[in-house]
Amino acid sequence: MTRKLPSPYRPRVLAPILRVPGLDYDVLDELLGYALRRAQVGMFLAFHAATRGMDITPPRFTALVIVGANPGIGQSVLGKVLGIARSGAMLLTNWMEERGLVERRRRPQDARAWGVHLTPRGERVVAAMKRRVIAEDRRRAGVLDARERRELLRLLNKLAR
Amino acid sequence: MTRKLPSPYRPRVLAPILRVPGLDYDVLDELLGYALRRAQVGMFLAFHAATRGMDITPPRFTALVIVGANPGIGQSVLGKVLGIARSGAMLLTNWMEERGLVERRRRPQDARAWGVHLTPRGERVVAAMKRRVIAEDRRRAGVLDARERRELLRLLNKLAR
DNA sequence: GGCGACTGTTATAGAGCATTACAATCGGCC
DNA sequence: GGCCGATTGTAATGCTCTATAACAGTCGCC
Repeated sequence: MTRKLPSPYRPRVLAPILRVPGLDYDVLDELLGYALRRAQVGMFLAFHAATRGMDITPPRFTALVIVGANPGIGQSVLGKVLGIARSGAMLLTNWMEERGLVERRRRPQDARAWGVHLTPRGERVVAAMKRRVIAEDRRRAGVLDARERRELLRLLNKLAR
Repeated sequence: MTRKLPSPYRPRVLAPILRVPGLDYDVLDELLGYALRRAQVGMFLAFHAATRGMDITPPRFTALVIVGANPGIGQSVLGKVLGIARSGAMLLTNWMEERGLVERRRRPQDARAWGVHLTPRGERVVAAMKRRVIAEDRRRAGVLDARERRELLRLLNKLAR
């Protein structure tokens, strides 16, 4: 259980994409891609605010949740889930291990792959993170009623295939 | 009209976020933020495919469209629209100028700020880009019917405030 | 038993962005 | 009319995230 905590997290996106009044947005207002981007930046900022001080990012959060729900997952699969290369998945796993959130265990049936597992501490930290993130996601979606929220989720999943 | 073309564009996100069968996604499937992220990565890949060879990225495209629709815009405002710092807006403007797509013109009424304008070549290039991006955005949204597409756009804008 | 596919690892490189500091200029105020 | 805070573009620097490529060990299959 190493405890280095080297790099205090600084988010990549600090500024919201704000609507400049009197400006002509031309075709941008007709593009799903642009609307998605703006909505996602807003969500990212909410995520960042909700997890302040936890040194966490969306990919890190996703990785922790996936490891928690799929103990013993390999790093290659983890990378595939996140849409990043194996080398990146490894750095991510290193990061989680350095904070004592996960540990690598050898697999008896496959000596190539490690299995990644949450530690007891990891379990607690991830549970707390999930609570905060879920609450913020719900709060942020508060401008939508329940039906709209469900519909948005459905359409997004349909779009992502 | 400088023509350097230094950095052949390589996108940040190459891999789609694919659904790994048999994996437990836990709370991720309930989070708007995660659904947004997946949909946006899919859209980014479509964007990238549609503009292959044009050395363009979403921020660059946005900047060009905004400059085209708002001739003489200053770099600070441009940065605000994109949600990046002034220094980044300047690098972006440099990039556009190096390719002969825009030019900076002095403003008579304010000697601090430059006004950014599309060149004739820029007009043509941006028009072609817009056609491609719009077509791909529509194609990508083809899994939705017209009502769903409109509804998605509405909900995203509502969410982004 | 050999060979292609796969795993984790390491090193290197680059894109994109923020931060900070700076000079020039504007605008308002007394 | 002159000062002072705010704003604009610029330049230098650094950091984070990610890809790419190369490597060794291991698996599985013919």
